[in-house]
Amino acid sequence: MQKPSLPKGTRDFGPQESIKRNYLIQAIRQQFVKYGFMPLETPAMENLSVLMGKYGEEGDQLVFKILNSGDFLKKSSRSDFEKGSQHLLPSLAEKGLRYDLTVPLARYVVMNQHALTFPFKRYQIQPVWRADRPQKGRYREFYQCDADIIGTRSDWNEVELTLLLHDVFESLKLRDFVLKINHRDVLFAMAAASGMSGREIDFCVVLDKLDKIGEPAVLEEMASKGGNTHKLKEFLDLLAGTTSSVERLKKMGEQLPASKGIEQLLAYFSQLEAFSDRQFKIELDFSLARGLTYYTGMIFEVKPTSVKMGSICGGGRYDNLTGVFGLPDVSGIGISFGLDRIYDVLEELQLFPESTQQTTTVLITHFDQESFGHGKKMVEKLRKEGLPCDLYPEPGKIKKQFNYANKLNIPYVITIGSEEITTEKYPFKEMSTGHQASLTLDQIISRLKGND
RNA sequence: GUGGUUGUAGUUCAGUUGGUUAGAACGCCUGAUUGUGGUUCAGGAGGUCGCGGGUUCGAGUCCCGUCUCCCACCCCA
Repeated sequence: MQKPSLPKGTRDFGPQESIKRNYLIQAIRQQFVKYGFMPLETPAMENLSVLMGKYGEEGDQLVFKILNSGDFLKKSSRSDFEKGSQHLLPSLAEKGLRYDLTVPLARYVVMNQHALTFPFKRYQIQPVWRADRPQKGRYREFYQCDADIIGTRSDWNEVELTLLLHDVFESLKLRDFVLKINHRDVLFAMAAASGMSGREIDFCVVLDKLDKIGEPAVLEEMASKGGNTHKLKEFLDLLAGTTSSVERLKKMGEQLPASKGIEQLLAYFSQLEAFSDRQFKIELDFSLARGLTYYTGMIFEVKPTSVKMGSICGGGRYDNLTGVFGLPDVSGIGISFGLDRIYDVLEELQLFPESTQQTTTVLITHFDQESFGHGKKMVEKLRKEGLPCDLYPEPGKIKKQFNYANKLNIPYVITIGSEEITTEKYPFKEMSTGHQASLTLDQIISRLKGND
């Protein structure tokens, strides 16, 4: 007899967890719909030709590959083996599990470019898979909740997504977070001014480590890569400044007069002023890099402040999403919420509402075949009223039936016996208080519907 | 991919320099109470000590391997 097990980094979601996850998904979807996004679903698997080469060398290794069906060795030759896994892979696997929702979106847009109406606003809430090593807040199967606006360069979109993310977290009562903003163009201009033109990725990677390894280590590492540390020091001073985002932006603008990014960020902050009723923390962070290679404009990331957790939401503008698939000059902007991390944060801060604790509101208990039969009619009537209810499925010890209601957190119990069948008045017990009243079915319905 | 850590009942954990039949709490089942749960009391079931190998008269305990869990790095949601 073998013990069953789960693949590394995957989880089951029991009833209580599923209810909470559904609450989360529903809350996010509601905001997506409110902001005019339409749903899209794509297959769990994509062709590897679509997936590979889009996430950098490291990302490619994190894509789960699906072994070809049938005799999967048939297509590979001895020389493929000898040349190593890079050469062998295409003959062994042609499909992979999707790594994110952005690349499948790009594929979808290209394949349906003539049928779509632009700007195309789509949302997508589906699982993605990464062959990463699991740790806190990192799973091998997790849900992303993406909203993207494709086919417009309007700078209103940046503002719109900012308002959207505020509304999402507000609806979840999650207020301990900070939205970090930066711009790819500013990063590139900083790299150029620091003498690292053409090696912007290196520059970003090192700069991004700032809060982990500290300023001296960053300067040292930058110097070892041939950067101008004197210039960089000036940037870092600006970065660490305590003045407002807009003031720091203006100062950075003096350093980088040619940067369009500074202008765009200033315009962004200026537009946001009209929505100052939404109170939340927005912070300019010149060190924010975000690894994904396709962002070209503004980038942002949301981090919880009172829980130790990586980013729970991220996104940015990309000018050439579909370029790799042969459709140039499609600009868009996207945002991605990490459902599983948000779940962990809400759980830790105990922000899930009470109402997610229960679904069935009333249980009907009974003693014998006759009262069981009566219960069948009652449960049907309650269900026709749309009330989530249940009939204990077999006659038996009433104690056991009450215990069942207790275990499942069912708040009300109705009991049927021979006397109740004739009087048509039933003991209606509120489990939390122990209070019990004798009521007709209509009175019970009206009470359960809250009309009483 | 690199490093550290963990694994004993359904769950959380004890288990002495290696030594009889591996324990507790909670949970579960039954009864006290054959028309009322959450309290109490009594009783009961439940373990290939992650898996494989080794050392030993003897291994939950020591050694090796392997898997897994959690954590950090890398990277990211």
